[in-house]
Amino acid sequence: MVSALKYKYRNIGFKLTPQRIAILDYLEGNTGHPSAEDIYNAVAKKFPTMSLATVYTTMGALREKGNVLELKVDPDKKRYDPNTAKHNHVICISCKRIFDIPAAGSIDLPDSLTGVFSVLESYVEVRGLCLECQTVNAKK
Amino acid sequence: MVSALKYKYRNIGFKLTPQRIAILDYLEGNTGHPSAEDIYNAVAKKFPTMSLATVYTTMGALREKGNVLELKVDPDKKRYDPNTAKHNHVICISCKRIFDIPAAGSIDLPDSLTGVFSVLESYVEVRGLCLECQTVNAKK
DNA sequence: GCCTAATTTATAACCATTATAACTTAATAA
DNA sequence: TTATTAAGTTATAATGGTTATAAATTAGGC
Repeated sequence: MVSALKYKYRNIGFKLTPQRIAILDYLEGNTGHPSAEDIYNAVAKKFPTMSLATVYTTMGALREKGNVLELKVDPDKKRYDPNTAKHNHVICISCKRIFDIPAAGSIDLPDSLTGVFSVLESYVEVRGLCLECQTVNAKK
Repeated sequence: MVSALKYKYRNIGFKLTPQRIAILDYLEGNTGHPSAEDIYNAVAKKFPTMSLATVYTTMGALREKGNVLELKVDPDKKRYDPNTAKHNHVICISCKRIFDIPAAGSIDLPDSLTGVFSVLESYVEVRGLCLECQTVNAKK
């Protein structure tokens, strides 16, 4: 992790520990939408004392600071995305890989909710089968 | 439950037990998006031997037959919707009530996924605060 | 009414996530 | 540099929704 980034995190009140730096390094540019366990497994290789609880608390802190998204598109477990730019996701229900798709247009609330329900976040959820899993299923 | 409905369910291979009829009666016209526990509590009042497991297996069977939707908009638990017409949902993150909204337009996949990723289901997820919960929060 | 596969039930198991509490440490200031 | 302390780490237990198990019961076709 470069020194400039360290200042950034300290300035937002995010204390940098070796464990956190290892997690941040793993997330840097990561487009695989990893789960907590994925992160744990990756970081534990080079940091054997890592605990799963640390992953959860660190990701929770990063989320609060707005540095990571917590995806809900996988019904089985939380998935994290360091790309916080507005975009949506499709998940393959077979291999559970998640792909990025562009952000959709604005959501239309019905008249009965317009100006009444205050929207905090909205996004599109898409489930389907990726090419590889379609092929595998076809062979069966 | 009316007799015509009984034939309908038998014809699709859905064996009608007293427990299932009680669940179906509770779901009939229900717009409250109940959880498994909600269903259990409601049915157990008039059917004390009801088991939570029965609710889950029954709802799973109804879902397979396409007679109920399993909503994922509440990250804490499954919520069920007997209205299978295409529509979306908004959830109040405070009181956890779910409101219906009209179906959104079609989802645009990026070129890299068009014709490759086969979409099985897609919908919009919206989280926010309902009027009542906004008011309560403002008072604090 | 019989038969059988399906359903119900209580209970245990599962698994992702969170809570707990003792120990350790990063970051600040003297 | 060192002391201070609030914050982070860790192992472990607890939580809670959901699923699996296996024995007892039953709906629906014959």
